Amino acid sequence: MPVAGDGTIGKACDVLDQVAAFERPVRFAELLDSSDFPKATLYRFLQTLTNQGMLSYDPERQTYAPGMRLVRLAHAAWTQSSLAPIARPFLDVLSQETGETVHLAQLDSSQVLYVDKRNAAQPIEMYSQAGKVGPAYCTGVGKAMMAYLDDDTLTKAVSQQSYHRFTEKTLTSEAALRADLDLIRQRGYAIDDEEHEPGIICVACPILTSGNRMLGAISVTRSTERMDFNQLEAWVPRVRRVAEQIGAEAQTWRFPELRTKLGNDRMQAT
Amino acid sequence: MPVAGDGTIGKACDVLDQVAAFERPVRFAELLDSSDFPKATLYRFLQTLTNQGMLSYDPERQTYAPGMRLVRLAHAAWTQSSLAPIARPFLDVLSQETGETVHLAQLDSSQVLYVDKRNAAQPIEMYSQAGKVGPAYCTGVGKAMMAYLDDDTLTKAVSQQSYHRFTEKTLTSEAALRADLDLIRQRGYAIDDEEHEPGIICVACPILTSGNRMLGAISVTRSTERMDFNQLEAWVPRVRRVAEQIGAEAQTWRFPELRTKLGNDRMQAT
DNA sequence: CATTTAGTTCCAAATAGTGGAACATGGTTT
DNA sequence: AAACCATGTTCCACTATTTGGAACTAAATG
Repeated sequence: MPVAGDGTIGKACDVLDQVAAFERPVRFAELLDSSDFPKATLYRFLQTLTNQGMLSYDPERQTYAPGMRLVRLAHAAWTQSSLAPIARPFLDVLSQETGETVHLAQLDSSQVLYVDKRNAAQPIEMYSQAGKVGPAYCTGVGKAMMAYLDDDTLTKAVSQQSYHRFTEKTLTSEAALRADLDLIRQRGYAIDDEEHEPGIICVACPILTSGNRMLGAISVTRSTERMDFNQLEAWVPRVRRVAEQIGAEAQTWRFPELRTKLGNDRMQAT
Repeated sequence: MPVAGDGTIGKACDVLDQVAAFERPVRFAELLDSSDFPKATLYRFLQTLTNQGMLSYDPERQTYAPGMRLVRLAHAAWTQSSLAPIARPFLDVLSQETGETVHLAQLDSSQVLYVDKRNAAQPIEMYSQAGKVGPAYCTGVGKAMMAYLDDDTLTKAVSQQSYHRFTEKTLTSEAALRADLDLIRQRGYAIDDEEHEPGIICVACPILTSGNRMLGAISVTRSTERMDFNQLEAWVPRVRRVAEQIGAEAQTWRFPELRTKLGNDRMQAT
């Protein structure tokens, strides 16, 4: 489960993930059980991270939880390196046209990270949706994104899926997933036909640069009660167009002051 | 500026802060200039952090920015260690009653961290507000929180303010601030009388546990055009009551699963 | 009161981080 | 075209930091 070394920093990040994974404040002993680190080592990590505000410690209950400094940093991350600020106006349009729930997602270590959302019915909920993660192999956005990964990254991503059977229709093998990805590449959009949650269907399109670098995906979701697949697929051209617009915009987009020239291609942010 | 050592992890966090401080994607050389680290050292930090998804690297533009992994972690932080999930319903009520902008803030290394917001006019904006930081010495929530810090923390906090003069009314010295904090402690609420932005006034109350531990603050904000101070101060009892309710709720609050297997857990450590 | 469990501290050995300097690359000037 | 410069990347001997077994303390349990 641990991502692999990267020295002290990698280990510290692992600890952060581990704390976050509990989805509730955790005690030292609980972490120790689920951890590969020896007691003293884990202890020191928790101390240091708490000290840094990356974790918070509740002295009354003696529990650790992800800290507020992360919220501060994430604000910067969301603003700067997510597609959200660029995509916002387009999502607004799409959600109004369709009247459906719209998601904007990016890939984060082979998982789907929801970055923004429009919910036709209610006003937007804050972090309750942005920052949430989900499986890639059984969601529209996840499959749409995977289909456009380069070979190496794809192989890695495909092998890291859990293939847990959420519903009868969930794809539960690498082979089945790869077949679907081929199909997606052919037609240019992905479908989630109740593969994650029964009664929930969606169509999704990848967001690509002109050089076909995959940046993210958007989807329109509905419940089967309100609409069947043919009706939902009618939205595809719209979704695709919006995805293309976002992709194009992302390409031209620079931060106000930043207008440097393009460089060459080397390191890849995974 | 740097928080002080804490070994490798501390340094890595400093680098994260540094990248975030630019508020835009930043190149290696720019970071190097504003950094105390030697070239090779900084370089390795950036590599490792990028590798870990704590930073993202744009190969086309050769820039670094805070990474998406932070967003994922912050989601957990917001859900678990902020007051936001507890306070949400109360904020809803307060904003509807007053029809004004309502903020929920917590203290993060002597700065104000906005954790949630209600804006009467428009629907909530996502991270655009939550995660944002502001000065403590010249905002209602900031002063309300500082007034209820223990002596040591207060001394540290007071000494770490910038005392930049934003407006004519900004408190620009430790002495002036301390005097105002005394006043706040006396009457139980804080005022921001155009100290941060001209034309913007607010009243704020601290959120305290029964043991007087300070958890955060809430405020109601208005522009002077629409309302003068006497009118705004009329909201104080309401604001205070909501702050008290949140404080009380925070005390009893446990995470869903935690409640069930809580048999062996003392409820109050006092 | 003895006993278990949870959390904290210590320190010698081992490892991982450090940073000066040399190298690579691509763009610009002479 | 050669010399130059700015930016980014790699190397490696030196050293500071991390490591983790074990001993210790504090508090809960029977």
